[in-house]
Amino acid sequence: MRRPTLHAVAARAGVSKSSVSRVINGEPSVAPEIRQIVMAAVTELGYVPNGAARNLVTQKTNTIAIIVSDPPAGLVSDDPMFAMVVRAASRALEAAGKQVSLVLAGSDESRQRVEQYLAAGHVDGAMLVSMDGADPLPAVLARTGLPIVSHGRLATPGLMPWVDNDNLGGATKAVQHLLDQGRQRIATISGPLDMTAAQDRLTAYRETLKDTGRRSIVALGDFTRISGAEAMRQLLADDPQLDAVFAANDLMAIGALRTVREAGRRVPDDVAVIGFDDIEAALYTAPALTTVRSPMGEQAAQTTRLLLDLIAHGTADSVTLPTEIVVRESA
Amino acid sequence: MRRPTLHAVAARAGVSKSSVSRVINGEPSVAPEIRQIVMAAVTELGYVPNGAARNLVTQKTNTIAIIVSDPPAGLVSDDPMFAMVVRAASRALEAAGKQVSLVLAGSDESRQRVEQYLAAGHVDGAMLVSMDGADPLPAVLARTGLPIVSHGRLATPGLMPWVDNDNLGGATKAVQHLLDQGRQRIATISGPLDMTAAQDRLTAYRETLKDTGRRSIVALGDFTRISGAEAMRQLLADDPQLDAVFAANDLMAIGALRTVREAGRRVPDDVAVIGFDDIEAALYTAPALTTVRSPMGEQAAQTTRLLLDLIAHGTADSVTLPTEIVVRESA
DNA sequence: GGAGGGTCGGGGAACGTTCCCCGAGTCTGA
DNA sequence: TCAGACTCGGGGAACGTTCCCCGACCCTCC
Repeated sequence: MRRPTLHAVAARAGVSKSSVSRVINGEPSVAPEIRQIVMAAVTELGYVPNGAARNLVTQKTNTIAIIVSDPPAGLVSDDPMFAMVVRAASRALEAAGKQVSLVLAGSDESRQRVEQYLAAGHVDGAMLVSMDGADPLPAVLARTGLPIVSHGRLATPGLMPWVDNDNLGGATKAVQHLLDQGRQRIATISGPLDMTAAQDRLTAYRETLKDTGRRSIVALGDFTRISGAEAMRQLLADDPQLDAVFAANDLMAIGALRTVREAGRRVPDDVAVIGFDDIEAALYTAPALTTVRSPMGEQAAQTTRLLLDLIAHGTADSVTLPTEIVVRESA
Repeated sequence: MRRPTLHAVAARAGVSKSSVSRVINGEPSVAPEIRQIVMAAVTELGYVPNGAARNLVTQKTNTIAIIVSDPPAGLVSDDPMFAMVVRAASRALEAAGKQVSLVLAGSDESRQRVEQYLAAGHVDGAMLVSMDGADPLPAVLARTGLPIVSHGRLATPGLMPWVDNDNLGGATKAVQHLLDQGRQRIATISGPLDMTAAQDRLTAYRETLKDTGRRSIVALGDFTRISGAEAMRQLLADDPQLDAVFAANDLMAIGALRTVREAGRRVPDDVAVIGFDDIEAALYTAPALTTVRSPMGEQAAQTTRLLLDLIAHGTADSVTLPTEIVVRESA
């Protein structure tokens, strides 16, 4: 009933356990006939090496942790991103022969569990996803000495390598697109400003407008659809004459879209709306959402590569990926 | 530089390693003062028990695998579900003190890795997500003898316990809703028929219509938005007079919605559209999508509970969760 | 045919924990 | 005060691998 051990295979094949171990690990210095005998015994007994024993003696686990910040308050703000990123990163890791340990960092209590988990040697490295600036977790984890990289630039620089997309460039392109259309009063709906992506997108908006002598019109959102709708209501009340809005992500743009139409304005004729990220749902809206594409799958794959580099060579350089504008109907 | 061991803690505290082990594992039979001394040494040295060594000797890992079928061909059909289910299941597992190992089962080659992975004793149990009927994986994994449950009923009955939502009841409610509106020619867009959810939803559609003497009008989709749009085109061509359509999931309903409007028909006046699942994006469409809510978060939580029961007691009973209709604008 | 070098197999320690068993110490009750 | 019972600590085996080191065998070349 018990799983066969390496010892059992050796006995069955009539060789020593060293030989079996060598065959299992594919070492070249083993006679072909011995290899064959061992393999026969392995399949016959259905032998699979015990992972824990292996991890214990080799001091490595072949496992990578994906650590996702999980807002406690039922916020589903970044669910489209969650799916894309986790899926793409998992694919890349499995292709590299690594196992994936998914860790949700929610409450403070769970944060401590994360630290313990990494310190217990369960993983060879970790990837941080969507950490906000106020989160102490990156700093804590960086201190463990384990190889860690971040998907998205962190508020505190220098803690670890990261892969980010070009938020500044993307937001600049978005605002420039509105300017090119001759829009006069261009507002923005910002994301939560403790996240670097939101900061960068707001900064680029301001800088791009400043060059044209226009003034900034800013409403604050939190990257959720609801907050986008609410911010848009406020913007329309504050400045009824605005003719364009740049939302810092698609979810808020989708919320804004509905508010604009409920206010009786046409999109894009009266008010142009442009988003950021190019999530799947941006295709479903009416009118279809013009947006800036964040290459999230590519970003996740690159983050994975960065981590594997860091583990292999002890060093890795941060990367910024280009973004491009996707013109549809809303702007 | 090396992590401190239990031995080091014992030496530091001036007690035996047995005592340290007992303190670490919270056994009651240890003197308070000893406990205090040990804890002081633990924090002083920053000791964290080595996971591999622990797993090796206890023969358990405290880890659960979430195995998600991952279609190779860039299909993102069930991404909204992926995020909901993985997130909800992870939350429930972490709340129970379990670690989560995320496994993507894509190519045939990766399937073999999954089997090896489970056999290697890396996990105490596993949860299968969104397996289609043609997939041999459930049968293979069931043979490992490990506790496994399925999120969603499997095509092959009896392999393992499952948690599903009431697809028959939900689809019946959807079609009944269309009948109540006085719709005369009600079509359906089915999902891939190797999935039990798609089968059930189609069966319920047929049964419900049969009672009214109406004939079935069926087009085949594959649960993607694109396939829904295409199926709708075909339906309109085949039967220009149809006045309602029940899509087997929201993604296809969203695709159908657009096709209907592009064909110059009004929704819901000319053609009513109803979906299934109530994904987030169903809120964004114009008109907002009427649908049947699948309690996916609840389903994931129940599946987790089922698995933990199975591990603890060696037996667990399958569960069917109720569904409810969500009436919005499209039907 | 024999010696030397190279190749491959065998034995055993080590990884860091848990848990069993035994011994010692303490406290209570007579 | 002493015996008995119970409680708590110490030593060591075991979990299943990997990997090091040594020994033996075979082959080749002189």
